Amino acid sequence: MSGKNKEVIDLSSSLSDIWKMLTDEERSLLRSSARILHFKKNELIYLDDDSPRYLMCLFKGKVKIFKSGVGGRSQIIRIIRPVQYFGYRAYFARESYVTSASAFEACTVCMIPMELVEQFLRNNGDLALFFIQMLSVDLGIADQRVVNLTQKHVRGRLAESLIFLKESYGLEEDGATLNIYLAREDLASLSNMTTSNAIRTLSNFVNERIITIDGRKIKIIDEERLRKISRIG
Amino acid sequence: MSGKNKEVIDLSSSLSDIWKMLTDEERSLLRSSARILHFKKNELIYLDDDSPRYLMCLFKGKVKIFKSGVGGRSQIIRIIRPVQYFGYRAYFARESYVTSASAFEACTVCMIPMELVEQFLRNNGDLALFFIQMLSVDLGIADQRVVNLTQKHVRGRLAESLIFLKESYGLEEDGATLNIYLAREDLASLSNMTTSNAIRTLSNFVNERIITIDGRKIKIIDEERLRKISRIG
DNA sequence: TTATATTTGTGTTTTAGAACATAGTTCTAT
DNA sequence: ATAGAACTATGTTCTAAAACACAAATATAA
Repeated sequence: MSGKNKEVIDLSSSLSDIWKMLTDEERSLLRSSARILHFKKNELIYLDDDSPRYLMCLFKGKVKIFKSGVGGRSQIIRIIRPVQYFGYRAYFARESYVTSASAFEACTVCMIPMELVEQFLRNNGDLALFFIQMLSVDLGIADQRVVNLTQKHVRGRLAESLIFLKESYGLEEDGATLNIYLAREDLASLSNMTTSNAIRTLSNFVNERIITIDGRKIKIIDEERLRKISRIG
Repeated sequence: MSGKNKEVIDLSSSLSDIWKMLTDEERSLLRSSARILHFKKNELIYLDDDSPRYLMCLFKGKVKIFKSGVGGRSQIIRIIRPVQYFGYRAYFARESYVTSASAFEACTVCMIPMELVEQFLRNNGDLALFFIQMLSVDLGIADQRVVNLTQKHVRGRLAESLIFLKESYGLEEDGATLNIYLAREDLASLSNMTTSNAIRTLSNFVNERIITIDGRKIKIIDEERLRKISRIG
């Protein structure tokens, strides 16, 4: 490649999921069309109402997909970790984006033109099934989320989010600290509550010795308890 | 066919969406594997935790897909009208069902083995894209639903459901009566509220001359007003 | 038909969580 | 280095909607 990027990225390993399903010809086509972009912390990746043009694959960093609802109150719909694909749903649905995406922290994203993806999967059953499976899994999660967010109480929703963050981004070396530092506001918009409620409930959890907090660092002390709170709502 | 069913059903016209994408060979395979089943009012079509075996296509009747949430409180996730496909997500996600389906009223359903569907779409880009599009549209709706159900107030949620029912099942000949008669409980579980609240809010709408009710028959008088209530939450 | 269950309707009470107010703290940019 | 902005924290008030309780009306079955 023309050396425009500082680091050299090996598409074949970074895109391994998809890469191994392609023919040589498709691979070279992909190599010449894919572009690597970098986003700074909090930078927008795409916006509600934009028209979807790229399949995006997150190589590095953390991304949030969010929606602004009634009265501008925004809600995090899902979060993306490396290596996951995003930004393609609207294109397949023949819609504009109904969500926005932004970088939680500095990100490296591979952009692949959707026309190319569509062309590939028309002739490649494995690839088609790969997308069908991703969409099916996400739809199941979305259905579950509707019930969780509407029927669980504040404590249950926050507990669930903490577990979700742990399972998405994992823990630091100490085996307890969440490997992502979110603002209380983001934690709230992930759990469908106001910032005050997130703060308050978080301190309750601290008092009950379920977690400890140090600024944005959250350490999970009693995961079993957290899971129970999440389960019973 | 062996005359097991009372009525003769023409698959080619009933399944037209996917039928026209198939080769002659695929069509005859489909014809010999598809089964038509009838369900009585309120009968279960599939159950949470069952393993998904069939792509289902609703030929006649009305179906609800629901989920039982925290404390057994059930919630309607989506509703199906003729001719729509359902029951396939879990298979593609390699999961058991996380929802249940039952008949609002007497139904005719065509069951197509999922293995056959998967085999077809592996070699048929158009068919694959058809499923990708359905899933993408449904995922967008689910995302929207999360925001609607969590951020709108009772009036907004009920108004939205009424409009949704109108757009899904249409109106009767009078151009005003919803073409589906739901119990207040179902209306509540579609709008994420208690039955009492559904009843109360419905009577409020009547007092405000937005709708009239006669048992389970709901007549929409002032759709514009209903849409406004839904919009502002 | 009568009896029993289910659905509908309404008033009252209780409560979870939003809204608001205010202040301390920590980033971040110039 | 310092000002301003953004974030965090906590107490107080207010309100929408759930929970409860009961009665009336319908449907369903024996």
